[in-house]
Amino acid sequence: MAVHPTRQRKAIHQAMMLAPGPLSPNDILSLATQEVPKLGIATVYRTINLLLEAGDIQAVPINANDVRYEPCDRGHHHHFLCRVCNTVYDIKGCAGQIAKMLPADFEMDEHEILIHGTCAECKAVD
Amino acid sequence: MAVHPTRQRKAIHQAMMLAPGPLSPNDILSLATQEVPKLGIATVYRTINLLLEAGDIQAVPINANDVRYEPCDRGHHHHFLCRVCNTVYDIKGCAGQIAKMLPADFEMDEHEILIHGTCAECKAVD
DNA sequence: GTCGATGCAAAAACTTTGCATATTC
DNA sequence: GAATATGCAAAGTTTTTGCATCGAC
Repeated sequence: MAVHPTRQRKAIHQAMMLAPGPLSPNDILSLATQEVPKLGIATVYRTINLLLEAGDIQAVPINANDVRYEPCDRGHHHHFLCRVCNTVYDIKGCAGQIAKMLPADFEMDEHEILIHGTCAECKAVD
Repeated sequence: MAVHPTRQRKAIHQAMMLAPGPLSPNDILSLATQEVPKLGIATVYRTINLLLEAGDIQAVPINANDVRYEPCDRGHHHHFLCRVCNTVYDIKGCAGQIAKMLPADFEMDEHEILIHGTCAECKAVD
């Protein structure tokens, strides 16, 4: 990571690296607190903003009042929100033909796909 | 609309119907205030929540701290966020192959695509 | 010892709620 | 006149900021 690695920042970065998909600030706090018990939410937000500016992580908007963050180094992928357990998973692969959807003279830089449904684990349970 | 149509609610509903894409609560307030000058933000939020519960509108998460809302009756479509003017446009059509991206045993209900780029108007200006 | 990072608490921003007044039928 | 909706202001939340202290070199 580009920012000075302290114990706190390592724990925050670690939490995001190990997760199967993007995490909310609170998820990050919960996970990183296991490593650094006195960690405060302000440090989580400050670190998120540093990592965003450094281009190391990106925001993934999931819902009203639900943004999650993930490392940028995972390659092109998309997301799956399980409506049962509320986990967001990374999904490899990509739909084709995205650029063809655009009206004339619209120029595409990037695209995000969010799939809603039920994950394998939750489907097995019910 | 399913809820009792008052002047305020009509103006709020109208603003969303006429827009080229989803609007933020503040967008809605600005537009509807032209019709009902003393409209308060609380009424906007209350109306948004009523319409959400009634299933007449849906939330479109765009960014960290940026949710917008749109009528549900527009048929299947996706969204385009212009990085210059920050407008979100509806995009007709849909990429194929979305379900094929899923890992085994994941079940898809719906999907959303958000394209980032520059809209025709902003591209013409620069 | 200097410099930057942290925690706590206060502030700002965003959203919801309470309540007295206003509006609709 | 009863019932519901509104505006304003207060209360909740979420995120950011200020500041004194702590920690790393």
